[in-house]
Amino acid sequence: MSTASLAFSGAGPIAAATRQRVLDAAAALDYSGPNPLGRQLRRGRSGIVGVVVGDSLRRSFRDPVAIQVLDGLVSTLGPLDLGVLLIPGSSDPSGPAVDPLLETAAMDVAVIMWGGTTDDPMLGALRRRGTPTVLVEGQHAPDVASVGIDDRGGMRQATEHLLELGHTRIATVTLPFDRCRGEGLVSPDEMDHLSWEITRRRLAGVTDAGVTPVAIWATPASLVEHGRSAGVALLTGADRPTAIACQSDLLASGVVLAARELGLRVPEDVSVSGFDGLDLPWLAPDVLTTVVQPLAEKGAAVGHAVEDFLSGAGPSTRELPVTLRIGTTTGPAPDVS
Amino acid sequence: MSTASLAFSGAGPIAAATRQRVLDAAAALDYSGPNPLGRQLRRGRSGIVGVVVGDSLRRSFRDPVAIQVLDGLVSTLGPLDLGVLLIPGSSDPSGPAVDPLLETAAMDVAVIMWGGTTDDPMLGALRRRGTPTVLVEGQHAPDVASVGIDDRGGMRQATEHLLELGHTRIATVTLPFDRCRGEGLVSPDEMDHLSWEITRRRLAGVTDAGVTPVAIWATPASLVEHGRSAGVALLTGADRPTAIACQSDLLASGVVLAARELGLRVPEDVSVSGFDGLDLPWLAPDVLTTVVQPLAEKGAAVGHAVEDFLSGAGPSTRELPVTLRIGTTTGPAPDVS
DNA sequence: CTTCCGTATCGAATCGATTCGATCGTGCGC
DNA sequence: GCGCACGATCGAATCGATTCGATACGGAAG
Repeated sequence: MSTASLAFSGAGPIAAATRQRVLDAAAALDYSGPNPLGRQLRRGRSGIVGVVVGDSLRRSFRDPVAIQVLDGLVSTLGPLDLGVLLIPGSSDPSGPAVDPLLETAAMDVAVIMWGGTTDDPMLGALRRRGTPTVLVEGQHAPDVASVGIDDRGGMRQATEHLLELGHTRIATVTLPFDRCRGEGLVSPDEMDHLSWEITRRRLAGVTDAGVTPVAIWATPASLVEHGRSAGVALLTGADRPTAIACQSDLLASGVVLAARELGLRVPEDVSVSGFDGLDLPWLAPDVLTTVVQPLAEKGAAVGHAVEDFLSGAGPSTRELPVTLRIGTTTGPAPDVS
Repeated sequence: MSTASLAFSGAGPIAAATRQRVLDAAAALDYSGPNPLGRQLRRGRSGIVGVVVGDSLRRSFRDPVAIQVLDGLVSTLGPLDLGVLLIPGSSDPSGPAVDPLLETAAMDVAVIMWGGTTDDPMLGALRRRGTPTVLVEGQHAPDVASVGIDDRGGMRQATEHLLELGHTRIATVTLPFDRCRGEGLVSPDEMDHLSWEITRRRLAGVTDAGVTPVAIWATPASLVEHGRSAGVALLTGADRPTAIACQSDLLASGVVLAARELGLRVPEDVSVSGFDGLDLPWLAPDVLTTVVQPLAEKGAAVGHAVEDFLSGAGPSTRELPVTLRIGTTTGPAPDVS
């Protein structure tokens, strides 16, 4: 048995003749090579990284941001002989709080893609199991690794850019506030229920720039259609804002489309800024002013955090820089009469 | 030990008091519940379905078709306590032909999403390992399960629709021909190198309708940009076609955009048909004439094929129907003078 | 011819849970 | 009061590969 193991794994000394003899015998018995489960049990490692993608796959994967990060992650994990197991996030509130896979699947490390809420039941389940966890864009905790970007600083830069252009009536369109994913204007007392960390940080960036938004509109997800309805709502009311800072490019492009539909010129009548730095060909000829984050690098950073755990190091923290890219969707504030 | 097992699994008779005593002891020893690897080894099942998504994740996941099928699959597999392991397809020809995960990862069943080429090295690797395999849109083989749609009939319907509108000069834009993914007009002798089954079938549908395309343009992937360049090429030459039947909606919408850019009216100057039945909001106000395939059901069908394997049944074959949806992008052929 | 050394092969324990059969204890019926 | 039956608990084998220590075999040096 041990010789056969050597013959297949190649580790340890073995005569070429013996190796061949083992391989022939294997073929005769149609033994198809070592069973991964045995190896994994013995090694104490499954070689699997569980990745929790936001709610339903369909919704998550419509977001190019998620996909590009996932792509960067898989590219980094591949050479380490690690596989990615897809774990759906908690989709509907009526069902179980965490997917059963999170409780029972074999995985060496877990990644929560949109870290989100501070009291996440998924995080609790993973702690209970003792699974090392990497949190992307979540609230930092001492026992988890964190990967994030400078959300706050980026949003501050974008807002300052709008200020420099002379805007004073600035509205903002945000990512979801909490798991309920309500849509609409946010009243002051709802600000307390802001459990989604990424939303909080980007909102804080606006405040950092010294701006109090004339309106805060929360969306259920980062999708063009939600940006569009936000845009319609914000741009048809009285006291129209002259600039709208959005927390994602998809939302921003929805707002631009809404403005066009309403007969408003961008950026002459209203300026719009985004966040992420996606390619948005269908906005042509406009180019969105946005905060560019390094998406593939973010995925790679997650991969390195995973690597750290597997090499025995403790939880690590990585923050990636962002840069402001000025496009054609922001311009000087219109004269107010 | 056996009592502890019973206490955790819940199977078999156990007194509530004993159960509690076991749980307390577990907490005291900070034992975090049964190790999945042990269970999997004993059961002989990993609970994992390996899914090979076309080449690089980034490219695959930009295709809404892939995502919707994957979503349907995950939804079906979830209740069966099965997880999806992402396996990148062979991305570049210089690297290894199959991803190492395909050779070494533990999985009960494998799914090849875009079955593609007849001599697929991945299929060989899976056969060698003895892993039951589900092929989506691939060439049927006796030892694999197949899930597909009526590609040929659907394309035939779309082409017949164009014929009824009086079109005689019909061009077609196809999915990739082989792993090399060349782009451009297809010469007759290249037809022999058509190793991608889905492309072959949809092309056969055109022929079934009695049409010999005036031009066949192959693309490297089902993306809007490739449709656009195909459209530009086909619509600027002499002897412009009056109708273009495309093998995917993304390609078709690229062709529509190209036509608009060239100042051609759709459908007055040129009719365009697609395949898939996606929502394409950015084509508004146009609605694409297309062959609608049930994407989520396709994913579910894959899930059922997996289920069949796990319940001991042999490889099954499923073919789903398609329907022609007439939109606003096809109309009567213009008068030829 | 004996001894020593290095290489190739073999034995056996181990990873952790499951599960069938065996044992133990108790309550009930006769 | 005795035996039987049933329900709860325990022992031990098993899944399959890995790996450390031990053994056997070959040649080379003394």
